[in-house]
Amino acid sequence: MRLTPLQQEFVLHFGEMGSRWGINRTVGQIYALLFLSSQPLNAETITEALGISRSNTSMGLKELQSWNLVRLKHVPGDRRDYFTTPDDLWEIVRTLVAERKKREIDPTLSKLRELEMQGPAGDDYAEARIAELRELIEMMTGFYAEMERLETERLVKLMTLGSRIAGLIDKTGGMIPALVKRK
Amino acid sequence: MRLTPLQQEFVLHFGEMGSRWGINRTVGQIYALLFLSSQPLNAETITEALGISRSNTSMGLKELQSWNLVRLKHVPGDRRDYFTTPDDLWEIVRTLVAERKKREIDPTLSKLRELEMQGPAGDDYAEARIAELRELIEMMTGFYAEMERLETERLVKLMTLGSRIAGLIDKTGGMIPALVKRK
DNA sequence: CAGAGATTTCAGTAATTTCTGAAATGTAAA
DNA sequence: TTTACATTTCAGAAATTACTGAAATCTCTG
Repeated sequence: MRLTPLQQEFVLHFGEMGSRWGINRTVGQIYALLFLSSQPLNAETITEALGISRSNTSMGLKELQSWNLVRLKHVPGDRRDYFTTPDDLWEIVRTLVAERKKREIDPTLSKLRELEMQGPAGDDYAEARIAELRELIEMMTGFYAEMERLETERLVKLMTLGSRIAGLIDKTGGMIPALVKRK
Repeated sequence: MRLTPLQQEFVLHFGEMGSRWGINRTVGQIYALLFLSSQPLNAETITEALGISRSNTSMGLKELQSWNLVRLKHVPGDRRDYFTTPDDLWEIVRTLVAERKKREIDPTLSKLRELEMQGPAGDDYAEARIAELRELIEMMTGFYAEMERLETERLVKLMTLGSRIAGLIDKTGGMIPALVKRK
């Protein structure tokens, strides 16, 4: 497969950004290529389009699968594996956020709890700091858990309303009438 | 300086997580150490505490400064530089988010706009996909810009209210009475 | 402004990560 | 089964990134 100039530039950009995003260049390029392809692609096509080795493609695809970022498809009468990215961009964002949380946040939250469990270490400042950090992460992951439940439409609405909600909290101190529980 | 077991374990964890967060081990360790220290530390102390070279400490501190993650302090009668992390954890989170956005999102947004400017490339699917991605990133960065303005207290309130706001959007379809503009 | 102390730079080395080609393994249909 | 792809594994090579020690630069202060 030969890439169009548009695809080419997009793919190269994602390759370069890969390192900043914690993935390697090849993985970024494979993902970018799949993202722009209306049809699922097989490993051989990807290999050829990106000019990399077949084994590198295999490893890259495995990595993307471990991130849940690609879907496996099959073409009737062809036993090769074909890959695509989800049509819904919000689904991609959700997956990305979920996986990053799992890899970048959760292990630290566990470690902080573990450190707290070990009991007083005679270093009040450090202990307080760790507790504070754990609480903050718990608050953020709690908020995230709520957002995760929302499907796309409501999430978009929430983001669109963002500024107004913020302004309202400002004015009412969070006592938004419709949100106050009645007894 | 000799680390307590608590500090030691925390520092090592941040070092290991460093690579997942896109920073190197040393930078993670330096930051962790400063985070747990009630007093500002100078480069020599850090070098000794972490068992690394003086030049590595220098480079690590420079990196942290480029991320705006540390503050420079001075002790009267001592001309060495001392470093701390902000007391306010929310400030740290803000900085982290702002810097990651700057490094991980903004360049891609620019690139997408640039690609769109280049005009029709005769690849409708890829063009649509790029436009959609740009729109999504613009929406998210727009929301972020709103949130960035809120100071800690209101942000905490918003996160705490998170689930209720989400529920409300659910029920009203976004037509939250207090938010609907009257003419 | 000389000298002591503090910090940064940088070339070389070490460590880590990425990539490849070849071999091994898996799998469907002949 | 056997055969013909298809995919994965893996050891070593290549590339990149991190780290060190020595030298250079910067900056106070006596």
